[in-house]
Amino acid sequence: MAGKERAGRQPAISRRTGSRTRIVSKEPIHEQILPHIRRDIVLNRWAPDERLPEMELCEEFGVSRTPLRDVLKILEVEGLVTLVPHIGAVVTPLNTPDLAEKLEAMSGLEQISAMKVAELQPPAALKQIKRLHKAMEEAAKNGQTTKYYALNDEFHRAVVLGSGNATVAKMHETVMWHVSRARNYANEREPLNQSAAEHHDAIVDALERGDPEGAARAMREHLAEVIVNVLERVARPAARGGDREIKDSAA
Amino acid sequence: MAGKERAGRQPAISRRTGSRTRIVSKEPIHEQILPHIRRDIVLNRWAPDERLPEMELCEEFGVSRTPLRDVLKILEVEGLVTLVPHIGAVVTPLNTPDLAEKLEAMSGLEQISAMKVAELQPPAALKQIKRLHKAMEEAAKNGQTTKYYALNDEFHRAVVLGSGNATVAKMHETVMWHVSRARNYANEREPLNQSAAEHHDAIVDALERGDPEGAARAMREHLAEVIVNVLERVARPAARGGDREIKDSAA
DNA sequence: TGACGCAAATTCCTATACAATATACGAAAT
DNA sequence: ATTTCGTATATTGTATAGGAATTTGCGTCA
Repeated sequence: MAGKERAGRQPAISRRTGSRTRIVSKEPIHEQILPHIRRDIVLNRWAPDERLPEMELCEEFGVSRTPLRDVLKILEVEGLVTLVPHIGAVVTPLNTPDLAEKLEAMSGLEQISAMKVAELQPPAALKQIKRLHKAMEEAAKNGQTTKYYALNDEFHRAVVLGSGNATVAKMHETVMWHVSRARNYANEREPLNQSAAEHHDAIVDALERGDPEGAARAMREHLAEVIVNVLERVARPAARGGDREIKDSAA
Repeated sequence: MAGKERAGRQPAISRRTGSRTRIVSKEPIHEQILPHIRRDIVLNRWAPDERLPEMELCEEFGVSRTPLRDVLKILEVEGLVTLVPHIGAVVTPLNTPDLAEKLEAMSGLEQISAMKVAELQPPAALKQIKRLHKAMEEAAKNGQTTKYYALNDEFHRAVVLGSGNATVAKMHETVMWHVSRARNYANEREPLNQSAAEHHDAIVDALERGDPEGAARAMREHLAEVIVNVLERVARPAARGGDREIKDSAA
């Protein structure tokens, strides 16, 4: 026992974020640090293509290599990280075709969710969706853009959760991490315009009317517009969001 | 070093399957054994609720705990395995609500894929889909049920891959592992009947016609019928497939 | 029969070691 | 000066040992 360091667990402290997140729960360590590292990637605190050195992360969170490598493995399955043999974990590069693919998947998942909500019309979910819709209108009218964005995310998530399908919800959550990462990278936000408002109206109408195909179509048309905006702002040199730009292809 | 066992890697031999799968590639060990263990679970060689003892699997594949635990972590993200602290890896239990959810997700992913194929009409994919469709008709006419099942799986996979969206394809692949596991558990197979044939016709027609909404609807109606069959055969005591039955709820 | 408690087994994590590979750096050649 | 090459260093992949925490099994006792 000549170890110079004591073996006890240190509190997990993120050097990168500065936040002190003392860990007291008894859940496995990798489950505790996973959300932190994932969040750092989605927020671009680790940039695309950047390497994640094991030892640095071990020190940052005060854990050994074993649970840390667990986290990196999980992040690889989620696609946020790429594990290259003998190089290690690299933040998955951003590129336009992949992003387009993810947006399309997101749209598809929200469409089938909307269809299901319109079909089942679960009262609690409908109520929640209508509440968020109204709050969004209010925020838009008052020019509260930040609040609007948050509500908009909640609105879409509420539709997905409202379908009651945890499998679809999990898929949606995962793909949303990718989309959020790209939008954060380019400082892109949901447009706050007349067209979006009309689309939201149409979606809510179809859900209340119990019109599955109409709900799916309304969601599809809404997201088609969103996708165009995201790809415009993320793939091309941003007008005001700095000079960030992602590669056009990975092939 | 007083280790009584030699440290060199043994060839990976599956005791459970009896198949000798010598591993020579230089890709990481966990990538090599992952497909084997996953396959064993999908084929119910490890039954639902059964524990996967680490040491036993280590010996089976001739690897140490480190890469084996990597595999179990990945399988947990995929949902085929549940990792319980201090108990370890357990094959995820089967239950009707979860299965219904997965079938619904599968249907949704195939719908949006069909929509995309009808929209883009990629020549290679269309050709492949038509080829498989014809081969299925042929197999059905000749009563080649096993061949029919294989072709049917390929048909659905071809539609998903034809959409050209790798993200959706990956989601579909993952959810299909779950569906296959349940069907294998209950010896359930795609019905080979008139209704399914008509649905397949309608799907191919819509794809060739370039009718996205029609393709989605045809796929939806087809899968609605499949889902009813699967749930009937899997959730209830099987008529001829033995006396297997899965729990009705996990809650 | 049922409840309790101890012992054994298993897992989670730490720590360490070594092999395989990548990266960095400097020397040699052009 | 630039490029090429080879060596030294750093990092990762895997193996392994051991302690802490927890579950599981078994035996005892009421």
